[in-house]
Amino acid sequence: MAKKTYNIEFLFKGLADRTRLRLIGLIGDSEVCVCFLVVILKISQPKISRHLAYLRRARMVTARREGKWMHYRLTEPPDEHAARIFREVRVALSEHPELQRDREKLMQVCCAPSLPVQLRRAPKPLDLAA
Amino acid sequence: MAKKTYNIEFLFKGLADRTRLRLIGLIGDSEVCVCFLVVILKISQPKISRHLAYLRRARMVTARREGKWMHYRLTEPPDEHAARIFREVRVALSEHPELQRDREKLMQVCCAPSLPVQLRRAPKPLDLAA
DNA sequence: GACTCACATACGTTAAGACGAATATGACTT
DNA sequence: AAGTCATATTCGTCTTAACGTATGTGAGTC
Repeated sequence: MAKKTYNIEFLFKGLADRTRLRLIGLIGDSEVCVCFLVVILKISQPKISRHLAYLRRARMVTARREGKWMHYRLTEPPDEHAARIFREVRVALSEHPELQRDREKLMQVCCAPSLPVQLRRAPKPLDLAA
Repeated sequence: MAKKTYNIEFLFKGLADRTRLRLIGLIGDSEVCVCFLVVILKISQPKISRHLAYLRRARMVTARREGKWMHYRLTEPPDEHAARIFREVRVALSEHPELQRDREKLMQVCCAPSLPVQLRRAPKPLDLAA
């Protein structure tokens, strides 16, 4: 179901930014709330939001609303080739040491008995792989 | 043989430009002289050269000198993941309609009985797949 | 050695991207 | 309905990247 309008150049532009790569790596096979991304990456909320919007436009993530919270998960870009490339990218990022640290931190924070104040009521990340 | 220093972000920055994607697509499985790239893509020589330098730095192409001429071919980036991604990119580009036209044009020009003036003495592209 | 030729690089300008700060939206809470 | 909370968007600024033009380099040719 490859969409004609999807431009592969757009995929790479989306990937050509450190913050967005960290977001993709951190979301991984989960569905993560924005507030967690902000806390884990220690990046300002507007900046996170902007980059998520970029990734949404490039069809690399989808968003789901749950009350006040927004959850993001990775998705397959509409173009077949883009999807294949994106799968390889996900593998690469999942094995990237620096991004693994982000991911470990997410695990630690969300599994810890006491959450940081900002995340008290936030819905925890959902592991889609499990 | 993955080099520690190779940054995957650099790969994507390299791919996030239309001209560079066209160059990669046009070179494909051949070894192509700069002068052909200039003529086929109808892009100024300095611009082509700059982008080739970029691709060289990102370890996506290598250059070989033959007298006055420089030949470029695609190469595997040093990082294992980058190499896997790059292979997928090559497949994607080889099936991209717009880039296929570039490639067809290269075939036509270099196989034609009379070459354009600028390419009279130039060494013809070498098909590495054959 | 002077002159082409093919290509690379340097320089100044312009266009695109990313940013912080401020503000808007939209959903719940009281 | 006013307030609060989570997230999105807007705005002006700053940084980065792409460009055309001019020039440099290094290998032939005369």
